[in-house]
Amino acid sequence: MDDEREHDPDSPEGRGASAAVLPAGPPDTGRRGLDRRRVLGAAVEYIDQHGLGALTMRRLGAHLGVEAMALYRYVPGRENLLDGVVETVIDELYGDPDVHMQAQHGWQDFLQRLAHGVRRIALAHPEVFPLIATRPPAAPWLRPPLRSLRWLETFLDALLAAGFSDEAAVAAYRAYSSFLLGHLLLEVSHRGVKISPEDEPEGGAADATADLEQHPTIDRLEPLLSRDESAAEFEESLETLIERLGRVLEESSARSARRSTS
Amino acid sequence: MDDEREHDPDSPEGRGASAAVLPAGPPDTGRRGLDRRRVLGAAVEYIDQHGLGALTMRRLGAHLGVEAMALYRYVPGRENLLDGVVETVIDELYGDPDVHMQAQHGWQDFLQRLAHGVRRIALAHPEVFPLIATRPPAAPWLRPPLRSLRWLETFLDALLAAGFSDEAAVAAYRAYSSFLLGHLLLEVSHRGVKISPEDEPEGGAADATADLEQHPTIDRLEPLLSRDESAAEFEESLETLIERLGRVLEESSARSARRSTS
DNA sequence: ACCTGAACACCGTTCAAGT
DNA sequence: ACCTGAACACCGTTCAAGT
Repeated sequence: MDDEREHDPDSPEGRGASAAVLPAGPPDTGRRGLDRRRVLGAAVEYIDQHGLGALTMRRLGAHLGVEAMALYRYVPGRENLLDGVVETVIDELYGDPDVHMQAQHGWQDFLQRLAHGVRRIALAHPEVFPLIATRPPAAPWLRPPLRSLRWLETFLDALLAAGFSDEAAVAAYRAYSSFLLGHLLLEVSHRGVKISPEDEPEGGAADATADLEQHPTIDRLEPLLSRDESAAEFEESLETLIERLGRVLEESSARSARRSTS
Repeated sequence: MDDEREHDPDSPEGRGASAAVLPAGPPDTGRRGLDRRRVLGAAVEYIDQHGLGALTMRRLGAHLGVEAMALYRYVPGRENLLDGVVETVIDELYGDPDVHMQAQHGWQDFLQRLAHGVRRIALAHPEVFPLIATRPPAAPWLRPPLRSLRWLETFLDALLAAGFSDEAAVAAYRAYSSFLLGHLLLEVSHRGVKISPEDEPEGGAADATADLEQHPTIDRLEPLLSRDESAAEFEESLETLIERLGRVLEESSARSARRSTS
């Protein structure tokens, strides 16, 4: 019922509030001085630990040592809190040193690093990722999982600077989004499946495993099917996508070169 | 509050209870003879009309002209009901004449028709698709959105018959799943965004639109970005995927041919 | 056999009241 | 300024009771 779990002392943010007071005594979540950032951070933490379905205004309040009603001072309601959770997790990308300074090694390198950064976030917050994937975006031109104006701007600028046309850059954003969404959602849901059913007493969830002998091919390939090749598949598909975009770029460069010499 | 909406008289099921008594007075959903299939059908209908968030045991009961508690005779609980909803919607594929008889025109044609069938379902039930995408699968080798033993078996058999190796067929299933998931979730969420915010009084949801001038590239490309090219992108990515799989097949054929002549 | 009423524990959210 | 208590309408779910 009550969860007094001692949790990771240095949170995702990894900042030390400029090394000041810090009572350091009680096992609270950083108490004294509730604000929106801390509420959202606690929500992410709570979802990571207990799952999305367990997040409740009342339980989140308890987790913060406060009554649920106190949260409404910092968050207009539950829906907005979930939006804030999505934003908070995506914002972790800003602090990822492996993703930054895209200038150096060309657009391919940037797309590679960005993709890996998003993947790290998805794997770090598997319970949050479905939210990132399915919450209605704030604007029609923002697509999951890169639902941030700043990253979209950076993405487009990187491709435009590399010589992509406006149309090609926008098309690339969509292809890239759909690639990340599909792969990461699949990967995250695949990992989740082993922990998700709570007990499976014995023959309880016989749904899939029972009718298995009626499907000889699945039965025969089961070892192959349950193998987790997500990481390798991610790399390969990302490589393929980048190559495809590279061909688009070459074609449009060739076209404009031809145009300027004719 | 109360929804007395006169709704499509012939439901998905399209059966007329063998033309018997039918009081014809009340706007019920085909009453008399509640069973699991009807409950799940009504749930799908309700989600399609009112959105996933509006589905409640009590409201679904009311929609069926019954108290909520009566549903527990046909459905063990809400979670199981949602699983049933996913299954019901996926099962619509079995009735799609454009998808069947994959034998005739080769595996490429089969993958094409199957993909379009799944896309039709996603667009027909945009409120259900996120559920299809994110519910934990019943088995680790079942991946969304093709979460059905029967379709997985059919899929693998089709590729194996065409000469794919076991490994290649399984890899193809994963690539295909991730492609469908990414594209369709993006497309569905893109369509949903225009109806999802209820009113937007005036400057209410200024989140994205306000900071737009701080992002000149997005601002400049906004018309391009909000254009909906989903259909064309779907076709093109599907084509690319099938070509890629075709190359895999050729390579493995060539390898085994070389092996048998050496 | 099938449905309902009443009840329980738990939600999100509002608001006057406390400190 | 910030939090709480009490209250409201609504959940999912159980179970004895009705027909």
